Amino acid sequence: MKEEERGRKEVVVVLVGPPGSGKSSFAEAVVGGSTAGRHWVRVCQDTIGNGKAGTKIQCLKAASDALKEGKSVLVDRCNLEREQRADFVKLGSTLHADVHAVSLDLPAKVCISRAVSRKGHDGNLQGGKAALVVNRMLQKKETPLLTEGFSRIMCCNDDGDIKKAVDLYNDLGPSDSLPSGVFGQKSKRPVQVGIMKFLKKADASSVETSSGPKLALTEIKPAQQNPLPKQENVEAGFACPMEVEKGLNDKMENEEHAKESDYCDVGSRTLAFPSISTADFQFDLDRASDIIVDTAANFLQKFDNIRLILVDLSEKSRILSLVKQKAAKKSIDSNRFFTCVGDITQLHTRGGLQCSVIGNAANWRLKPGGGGVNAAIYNAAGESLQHATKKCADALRPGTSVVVPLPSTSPLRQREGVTHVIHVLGPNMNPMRPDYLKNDYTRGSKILREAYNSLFENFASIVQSYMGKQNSESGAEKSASGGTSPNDTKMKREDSHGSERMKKHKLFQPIMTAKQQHECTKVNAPNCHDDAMTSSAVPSQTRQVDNKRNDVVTSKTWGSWAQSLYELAMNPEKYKNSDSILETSDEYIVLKDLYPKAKRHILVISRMDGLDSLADVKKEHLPLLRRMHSAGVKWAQKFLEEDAALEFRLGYHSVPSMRQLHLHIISQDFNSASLKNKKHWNSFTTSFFRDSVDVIEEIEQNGSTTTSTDEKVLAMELRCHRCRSAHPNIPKLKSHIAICKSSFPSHLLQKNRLLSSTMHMDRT
DNA sequence: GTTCTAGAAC
DNA sequence: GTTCTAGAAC
Repeated sequence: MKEEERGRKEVVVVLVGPPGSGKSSFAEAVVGGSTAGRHWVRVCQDTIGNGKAGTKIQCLKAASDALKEGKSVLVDRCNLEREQRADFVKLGSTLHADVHAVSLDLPAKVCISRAVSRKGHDGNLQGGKAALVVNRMLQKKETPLLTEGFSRIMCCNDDGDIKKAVDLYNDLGPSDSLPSGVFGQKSKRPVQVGIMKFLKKADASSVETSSGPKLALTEIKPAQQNPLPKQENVEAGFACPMEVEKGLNDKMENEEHAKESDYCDVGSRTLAFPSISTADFQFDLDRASDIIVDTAANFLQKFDNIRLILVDLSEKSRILSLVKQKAAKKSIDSNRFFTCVGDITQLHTRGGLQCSVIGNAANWRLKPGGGGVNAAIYNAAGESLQHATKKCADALRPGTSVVVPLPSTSPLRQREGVTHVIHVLGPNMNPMRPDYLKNDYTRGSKILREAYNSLFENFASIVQSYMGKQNSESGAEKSASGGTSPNDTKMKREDSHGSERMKKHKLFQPIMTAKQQHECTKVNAPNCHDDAMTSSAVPSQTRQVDNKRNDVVTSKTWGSWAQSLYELAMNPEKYKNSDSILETSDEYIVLKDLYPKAKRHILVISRMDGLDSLADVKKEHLPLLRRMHSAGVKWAQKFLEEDAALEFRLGYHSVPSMRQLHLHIISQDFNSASLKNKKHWNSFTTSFFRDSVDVIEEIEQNGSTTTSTDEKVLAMELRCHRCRSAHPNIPKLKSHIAICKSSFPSHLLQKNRLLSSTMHMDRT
C-alpha cells in the first residue's frame, strides 16, 4: 500500500518483433538486470505451457496475475499485428498499468540469419523453416501506434538501440515512469495517422506540398513538469518532433518558466483544434482556410486573453500553411492565434504547450473510431470520454458542437491537462460519408462557419466559467448579478446574449436523439442527399426511372448505405488517391474490400450503369464478365506470388447487399476479424456464392442466371468449407478453420473454381 | 454493408 | 457473469 501511495505504477511492455529480432534476449536482460527494484515478469508464449509453447490466453492470464501482484510485465511474443497486441493493451489499461511497446525493428535479413542459425530455441523455430516464417510474418507487420492505446512506443533499429532500451527499463524504479510518445522511429511521418478507411482520400493536407513560404520551424523543449528520468532518451523522442512557429518560442519559454498559477491560467484559456471537414470530409482547403481565419479573427476581437491553436499532424500540412499566410495578411496577433504541427493529444507532453480545451472533428454519432483526429482523441482520452460524451449528447448536427468535460480519470486529463473536449461536426463533401453536400459550397461554407463559431463560443463559455470560478474563489468577483465577465479578466462581451451563455447548461447545442437528428437533417437540408442515396424520402420506383434504368425493372431497392460501389463506379476519378483502389479501367475497378473477410479479399466492380447484380446480367454482358474474371485471376495470381499458401475463389453473391455488380476474389483462409457472423460465412461458403466460371457458363447457355437461389442458405448451420464439419458458433468455427487441413470438396477442385499456386490456371 | 444491443445460451 | 447471436437501425 505504501508503494501505491508513492505513485507506483506497473508497466506492461509489449515486445513487437519477428523471430530472431531478440525479444527473448531483451526480456531476459530486463528481468535479470533490473537494478532499480522494479519486479519484472517475462511472459513468453513459447515456454508458457510448462516450458512448451502455449496460448495467448495463457499469456494474458499470466500477465494479469503478475500485474495484480504488483509486478511489471514483458510480453515476449511476436505481437506483429495490431489485433494480436490489442488484448495486452486492454489488459494493461484495465489494470491501470502503463502500456508500452518496444518494437524491435532490426533488418529482416538479420532476424532471419539469427533465427536460422539458433539452436534449441524455445519455440522450436530454427533452420530453413525460420526464413520462411520470418518473411511471412514481416509482411503482416503493423507498426505499433499510440492510437492503439500505448502510452509509449520505442523503436529499436539496431543492437545499440536495444541496449539503450534495456538500460532504460533496468533503471526504472517502482515509482518512476517514462515519458509518453514515440521514440526512435526512423520515419518522420507523423505517428497518429488514422485507421485506414474505405476510400478514405489520403489527407490532402499531408500529401500536398506546401506552396506557401517555408515555415521557420524550431524544436521546443518538453515541459519541465514532465519528469524525464533520462535526458538522452528524451532526445530520442523527437524523432517525430512537435514543432511550432519560431515566433512563438518566446511565448513558450515564458510558459515554461511561468509560475504554477500563471501556467495553469494560460492553458485554461487555450483552445487547440484540428481543421474541421478538410480531411475525411474533403472540404476544399482554400475555402476552409478562409473560414478558419475569418471566424478566429472575429472571435479574438470579441475576447481578449484567449488563445487559439490550429493543430495538424503533418509538417507539410497545406491547411496550416494556408491559414498561416492568411492570418498574417490579416495581421492577427500570432501570440493569440497560431498553427502547430503535432499530435493534438500530446500537446503538453511532447510539445510543452498548455492547453485545457481541445476541439475534436467528431462524427455525427459521437462515436470513437473512424480514424484521424477523432480516433486519436478517443484513444488518448480512454473510455471515460465515451461515457462523458454520452451524458452530454447522443448525436451532432453539421455545424454544431458540444462540450464534454473530461473526467479526472481520463488519461488525457491526467497526462495532458485537458479538461474539456468540444466535439464539432462540420459539413461533408465526401459522397461516402453521411450528409453529403454534393459540392454545394454555399451551404457547406455556411455550415463550416457555424461549426467554428459554435466551437469558439463553447470554448468562450468554458473560459468564462473558469474565470468566474477563479474570481469567486479569490473573492475578486464584484457582483453576482447576471454573472457577466468581470473587467479584470479582460473579457469583452459585445452581444446581448452574453449573460445567457454564462449559464452553462444553455451553452450546449441542442441535444438530440439519433432519430431526431436524422429528421432534423432532412428538414434543414433538403438538398443534402444525392437523390439516389435517399431511400426513405423518394419511392424506389421513381428512383428507378430517374436512374436511367427504364429498360430494367427489378424489385430490389437499395438503401443509402448500399450505394458506395455504385458511386465509386460512376465517379472513380474522385477517389483516385485512395489506397484501396488497385486498378481502374473503362470497364471495371479493382478495389480492396473495406471489411475483408479473409487475408486477401478484393472486388472487381463493373462500371456499367444499370448493372446492379447478377439478376441484371444478360448475354450481352458476357464479354464484360469474362474481362472482370480475367482481372480477378490476374490479381489472385499476384497474391499467390506473394503468398503461395493461399487459395482463391472468384464469385458473385446471389443477392448482393451492395448495388453495382461486383466480383469477389477471396482467399480461402477466411482469417479476418471482419468475418463476424453466420451471414458473412455462408455468403462465401454455400450456394449463395456463385463461382464466376459457373455464372459465365450459365449465361452462355441460358442467357441469364437462375434467380431461384434462396437467401435462406445464409441462415444455415456453420460448416467448415473444407471438411464440411458443423460448428456451434462463429468463434468455434474460426478456431477450426485455422487448423483444418482437409482438401476442399471435389466440385471446387474442378473447372478452376479454386485457384492455388500448385494448380495450372486456365483463364476463362 | 456495419453497428448496436437485448436477451439467449453457456 | 460472460459470450454470442439475431434483429433493427442506419
